[in-house]
Amino acid sequence: MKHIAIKENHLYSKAYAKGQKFVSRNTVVYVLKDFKSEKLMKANPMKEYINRIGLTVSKKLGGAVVRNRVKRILREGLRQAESELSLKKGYLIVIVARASSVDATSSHIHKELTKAFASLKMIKQ
RNA sequence: GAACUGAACCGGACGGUUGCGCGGUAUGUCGCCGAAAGGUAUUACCGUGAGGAAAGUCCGUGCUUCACAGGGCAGGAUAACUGAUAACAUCAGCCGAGGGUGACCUUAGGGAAAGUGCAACAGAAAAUUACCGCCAUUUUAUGGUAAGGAUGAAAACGCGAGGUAAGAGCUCACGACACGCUAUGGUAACAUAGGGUGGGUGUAAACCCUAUCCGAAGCAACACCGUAUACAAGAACCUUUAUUUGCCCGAUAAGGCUUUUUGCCGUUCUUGUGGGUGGCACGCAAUAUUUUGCGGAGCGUUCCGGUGACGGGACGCAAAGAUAGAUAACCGUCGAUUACAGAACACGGCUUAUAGGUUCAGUUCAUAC
RNA sequence: CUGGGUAUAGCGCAGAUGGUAGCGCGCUACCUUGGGGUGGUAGAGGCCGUGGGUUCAAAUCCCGCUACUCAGA
Repeated sequence: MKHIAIKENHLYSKAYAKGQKFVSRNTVVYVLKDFKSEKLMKANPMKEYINRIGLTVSKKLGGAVVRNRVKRILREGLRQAESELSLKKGYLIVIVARASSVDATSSHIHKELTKAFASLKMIKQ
């Protein structure tokens, strides 16, 4: 499942302000309903709803190498979580890395994201 | 064996499963666009996929756009000499200076008799110096004097002899320094030797002078496609058209701040912005879209020339090109406890960061032969 | 990506062409008051971000780093 990245800065600020939040040791997850998902569905040739993903890794965590590594680990954890769970579609998901995630592995992220999606009621019944 | 010096290189390796970017080939019935041709999503396979510094952005180039008769001023950069190079503030060799027992290392290293400025405190005096002292005259002032004194980072070359009223490179011998001359060596900077001349210090990373060089801005450059139903700013009109809540100040009017908003949305005008592709990973030209030719400061191996930087020839390879930004996760074995660190148009240097390891050349000391 | 600026006492800032570093607020002690505030007197506190260089001498001049910050497209 491919992701479409969130590019617009105002969408991030909307997610922080309005979205539902779940804080864990390495990450903070924000989820918000995507009102533009219908347009995106029409644009998408497969005609499916899609979750848009945004990863936030601030400069405080380290240089470019450290930040790239954190992003890869987040992406891998998200991939594992998505392949196991069946998530609801049509949402904006913003994942913010916290300072301790520099030392984390993808299995940690995978567990945390599973918890986070469960408590945010993102799993299809 | 110990302690060092210099140079070069590596910067985890191999295997398995899953996953990502780009390129190519095939698929593309079912899905999407289209009248069709076709395109595309998808899927499969193959190839390929970060560094020695990719970093800092300190220099120099290519490339792009703009400007441009010629000359000068201003401004900036560089600074022994010879060479290398596309060019440089880089590099090599060499000279001078400084450091080290030595291998070797460091060096912004032109000019202070072109001019100006500055040299705190101390000291008589910080550049044409006379306070004490010494000497002469006359007498309590003038002149001569750098041998001696104290200060300071720095006080007019050192020492001996002659000389003198007292003294002084004033004169002489020896030595140190500076600048010409001659000879020898070297392309040259310069070195050595001989002989001559000279005597106001430091500072030019103070202004400055001399010589040489320099048009400006940058890939968010720039080129092409697209060009209004969008957005931003400003102005005018209108006044509830969208919404309409709170706080502060105020006599009122006007106003200010904040909140809500995947927000905003009365009309007109003006100005600006935006999307995509190329640039960009080999390019250009010719052509029967496949081949040929040319080019590239490209990489590797090797040969030749050169002390060396480097140059020339042959063969082979040319394969990151993303665009919120691709290299990851897990397991096994070895090794080790893994450092500094991520391309964003490209290249040559410099500077800075860097765990651990390998190789080569050499020095000193000790011992043995 | 490009081009600037700043770093000095706990805080906010001076220090123009090199010569031993100051101001305001704050802090400490004392005086004044019945007590506090105000006022007065005295005092402490600095390797001038960091590493080199030039110079007799560097916060100042030159070069390299670090951190913060501003502007442009």
